[in-house]
Amino acid sequence: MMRKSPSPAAVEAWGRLIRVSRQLIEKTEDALKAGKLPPLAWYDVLHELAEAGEGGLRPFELIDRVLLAQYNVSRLLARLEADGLVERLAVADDGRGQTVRITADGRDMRRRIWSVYGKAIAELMGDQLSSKELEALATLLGRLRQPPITQ
Amino acid sequence: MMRKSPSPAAVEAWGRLIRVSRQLIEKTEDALKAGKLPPLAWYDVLHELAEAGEGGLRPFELIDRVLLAQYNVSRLLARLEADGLVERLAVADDGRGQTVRITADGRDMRRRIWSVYGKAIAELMGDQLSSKELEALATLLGRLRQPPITQ
DNA sequence: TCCATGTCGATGCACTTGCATCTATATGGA
DNA sequence: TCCATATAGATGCAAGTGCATCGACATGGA
Repeated sequence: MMRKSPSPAAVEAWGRLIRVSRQLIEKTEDALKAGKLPPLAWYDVLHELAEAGEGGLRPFELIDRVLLAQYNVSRLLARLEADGLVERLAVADDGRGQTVRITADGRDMRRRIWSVYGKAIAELMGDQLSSKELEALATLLGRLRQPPITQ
Repeated sequence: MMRKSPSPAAVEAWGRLIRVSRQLIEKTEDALKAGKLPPLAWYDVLHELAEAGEGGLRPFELIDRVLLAQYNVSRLLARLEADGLVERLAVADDGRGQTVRITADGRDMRRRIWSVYGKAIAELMGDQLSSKELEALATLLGRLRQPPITQ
């Protein structure tokens, strides 16, 4: 039973959004692999931890920021730690928890990933649209967020 | 070494594109799971096969259309066949190949998935933007495709 | 005709993800 | 204080993915 039909314009925009995002991510991942660098998810986590500074972040704080499932963050952090890119510290006032902090090697890795990632963004996004268009795109996408941004 | 830096506007648009597409896909997949329906990739393949009609499609034709890797299509078709949603036929003039055709059950499954998927598109995309905005979004996204659409 | 090369599709293996659940600690109310 | 419930994070197992490679057949040139 069809509960609610989308307009053709909505279907067209949806299809392009899905396809374009997949294409762009795939191209970026390919560029990272070509540079023997880890995947985008590693960048996201390292980026958040770098922003957080010396205080680090609790894993559950990371989860909201990077849109990854809890078990994914848990395992990703284990890999990052194994590679010496982050360190886990016990947290004083909560015996269940830990604080994750980026290491010097982690900051370095973040920079190396960004040198490829940033270039991909510049080529795949920046070079294709004018700054007015980039702004318009960001605004439209903001309206699709849950909850939407009304700016 | 940083080879090329993206503009802040490009980074902002990129970030929103990645996050929004992930959110929308996740919400849609959740809705499908809630309805005990298979994932979106199944819909894509069933949709293409339904469009192709009685003649069916060769797996390699499917690969271009659905943006999946060859081994993924191979395995997905095996699952679809196991569920009786598609059938594989030997093709006369190429002994390596096969033709894949959607079955009646497959068409039925496609409709059932669409009843949830279409509703998700309507709510997550159609309800958030006006038709002018949907068109603008589709145009901007078209410019990001590789190769870009200049319409 | 023969063979080198290319294309179609499948698959073994390692790794990642999803799901459910587990352990450990925290919290709040009786 | 004790216990029920909630939260932080890890993990066993099944399923899916990525990579490399394989076998089968096709194609074109010598």
